[in-house]
Amino acid sequence: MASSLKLHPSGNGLRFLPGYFDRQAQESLVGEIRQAIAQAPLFQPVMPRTGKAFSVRMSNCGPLGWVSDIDGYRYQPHHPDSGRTWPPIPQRLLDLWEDVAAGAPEPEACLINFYAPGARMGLHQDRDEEDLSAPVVSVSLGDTAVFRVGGTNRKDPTTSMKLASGDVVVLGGNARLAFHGIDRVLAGTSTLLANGGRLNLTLRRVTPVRQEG
DNA sequence: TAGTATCG
DNA sequence: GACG
Repeated sequence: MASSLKLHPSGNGLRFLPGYFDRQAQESLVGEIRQAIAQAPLFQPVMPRTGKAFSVRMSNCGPLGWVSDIDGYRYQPHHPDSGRTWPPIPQRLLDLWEDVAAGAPEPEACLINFYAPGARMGLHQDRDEEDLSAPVVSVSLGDTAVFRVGGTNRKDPTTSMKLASGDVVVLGGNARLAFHGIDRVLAGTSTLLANGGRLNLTLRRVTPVRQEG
């Protein structure tokens, strides 16, 4: 009981899969993400309206990528700096999606968040997707993060949990629109990334499925 | 308010 | 000084 996840307040829509990827798989993923970042360099997102910089740097792979700039949040097919299309989502992540989001249409975006030591992410909802029926699937790589999750109202109570390298979190069902964020990254807790920090990969379906016909 | 500083 |  001591180590089990309390279901309140996110209900049974939050699934925590600790140790989903073993070390070897994590190393492969890091290599694949490094390749993606070589093609689509990390960019510096800023808050809409205020232009204040995020402490997290981002890139994407997949047909669509999430960006934030002075004009707002949106998904777009091109890197904001280079104008190039995003690189493909690694097969290993498509396999993960098939495993934990079976039945959902294929993911269109994989947001790559890089947390250098000291970077954080405030409490927020993932709600820029047109199709909110598919879950959001998150992979943690590198240093352990202190993750905070609440309910669908910003004022709802929150709980925190540590996300270690290789852990997977699925936000689906009544947790699909749960507020969540990263309070801090615990330096020196992983040897996966040579220079420390944390990579977080989140797979999302963005557009509704269009039926053939 | 997907930020950050500050405060209790 | 850590935490929320």
